Amino acid sequence: MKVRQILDQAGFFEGISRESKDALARVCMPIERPKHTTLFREAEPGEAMFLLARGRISLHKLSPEGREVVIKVIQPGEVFAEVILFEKKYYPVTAVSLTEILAFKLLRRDLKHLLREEDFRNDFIAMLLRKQRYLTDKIQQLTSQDVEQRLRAFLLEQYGEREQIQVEINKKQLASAIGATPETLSRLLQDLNRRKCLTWKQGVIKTSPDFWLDG
Amino acid sequence: MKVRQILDQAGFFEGISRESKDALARVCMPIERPKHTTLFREAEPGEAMFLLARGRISLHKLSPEGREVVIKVIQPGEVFAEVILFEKKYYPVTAVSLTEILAFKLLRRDLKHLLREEDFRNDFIAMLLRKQRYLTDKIQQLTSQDVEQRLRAFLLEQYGEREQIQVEINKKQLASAIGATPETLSRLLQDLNRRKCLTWKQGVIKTSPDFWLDG
DNA sequence: GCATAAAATTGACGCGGATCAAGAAAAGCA
DNA sequence: TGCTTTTCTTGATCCGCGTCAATTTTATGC
Repeated sequence: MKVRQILDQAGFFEGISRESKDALARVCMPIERPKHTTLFREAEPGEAMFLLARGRISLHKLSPEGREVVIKVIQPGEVFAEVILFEKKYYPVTAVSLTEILAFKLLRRDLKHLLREEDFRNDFIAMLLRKQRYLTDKIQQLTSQDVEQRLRAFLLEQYGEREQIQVEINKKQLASAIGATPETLSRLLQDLNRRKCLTWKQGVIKTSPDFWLDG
Repeated sequence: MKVRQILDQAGFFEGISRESKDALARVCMPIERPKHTTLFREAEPGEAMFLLARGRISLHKLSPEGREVVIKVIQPGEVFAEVILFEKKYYPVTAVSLTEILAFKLLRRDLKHLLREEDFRNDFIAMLLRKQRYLTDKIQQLTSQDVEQRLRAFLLEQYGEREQIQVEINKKQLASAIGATPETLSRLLQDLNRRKCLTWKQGVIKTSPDFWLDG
C-alpha cells in the first residue's frame, strides 16, 4: 500500500518491527494540504497527532500582545501535536503549513494501542526525548545568542552546512522562526552580503565557508 | 518501607497501580545532599534519572561564552534527567541543588522494565508531555515577555499566586532562572517596591494584589 | 571577633534590536 | 495587463537590558 511506502521513506520510527510498522500504516490517514493552511489552532480541542512526510509546517503560539512566536519548524520525518494524546485535550500551539504538505493523522486510541509494542514504545519515547532536548537547546540559544547566531543555527538545523540552500519559506516567516522581526533580518542579510558571507536571491541561499565559521 | 511512603507523599506517578508503585519503590535509591551540590554536569555520561522528593534543583546549561542559562528549576514531585534513559548517554544539562534535597535515583534498566506496565507507561509519557508543554511555554515567554512578566510567571509557576512566599533561592539564582542579570533584577525589585507591588526581605516575598494584575 | 569572600546595590554607558513610518519590489488577482 | 495587496527594504528613533566598575551589605571561615 502507498501509505506504507511513504512511511518507509520518511523514516518514521526507524527501529520498529515490521509488524508495528504495518499496524501504523493501517491506522494513519494521509492528509494533503496547500501552503498557508491552518491544520489546528492553539487552544482548540483535538485528538490526533501528525507525522509530516513532505513539506514544512510552522508551530507557533500567540503572545498576549498578539505577537506570533514560532516554537519549531517541523521537517519531513518529524512528529507533531503528540502532546494532545495523553496530557490535555487542547492543542498548545497553532500549526500552519509553510509549503504544500503531505502528513499522516493518527488518532489517540490507535496510538495507545501501538504503544503496547516495546519497539514502537521505545521509539516513541526516544522521539519525545529528542524533542525535549531540542527545546532545551532552543531556550539556551534564545537567551544567549544574537540574531546572526540564531540564523546560523536555524539553517544548520533545517538544511545542514550546505553551500546552496533552497529555502521554501519567506523572509517574514524565517524572521519569526529565529525570534526576530523582518526588519532586523533584512538588515542582517544586507550586512552578511557586504561581508560576502551569504546571499539570498529568489528563494536560493548561497553561503561562503566564512559564514559557518565565525560565531 | 520508608521509600514507599515518601513516594506516596511526593505524588510521583499518581495514576499507577499498587504493584507498579511497589516495584518503583524497590528499585529506586534515596539520595540526600546539602545545598550547592552538583548532581551531574552537562556532557557527563550517566545512566540514571531522578525523582525529586524534597528541596529544589536548578537545571542549567553553559553557553559558549560561559553564561549560565537556567532551563528549569525542579520542584518536589518532579522528574529530571530522564533524557539520559533512551536518547543519549550524556546529560544535556548540569544539575545543582539550590537547597538541601532528597531525591531518588532510578537506573535505565529498571525503568525500561517498569515501562512494560501500561499504567506506569502512560504516567511516564504524560509526564514527558507535560515537560514539553512547559518548555514550549518558556520559549514563548522568553521571546515575547519582559523581565517583570517573567518574574511573575516564575513565582506563579513555583509558588502559586500567594501573598507571602518563602524563597529558598537567592537573588542571583532567581535572576538566572528568569533569564536576567542580578543587576536587572535588583533594579526591578527596587521599582516594584516603589510601586508598592512587592517586597523581599530576608528570604520572604510579600506581594500585593496589584502585582498579579498588571501585565 | 576580625578578615576575606560572596552577594547585592547603584550609577554610567552602550548596544542590539524593536518600533514606527514610508517607499520599493514582488506577488496575487481580475 | 494594470491594479491591489503583501512582502521586503531602508532610515530614524527609542528603550530594555547587558556590561563594567565601584560600593555597600551580608555571609563564611578561622
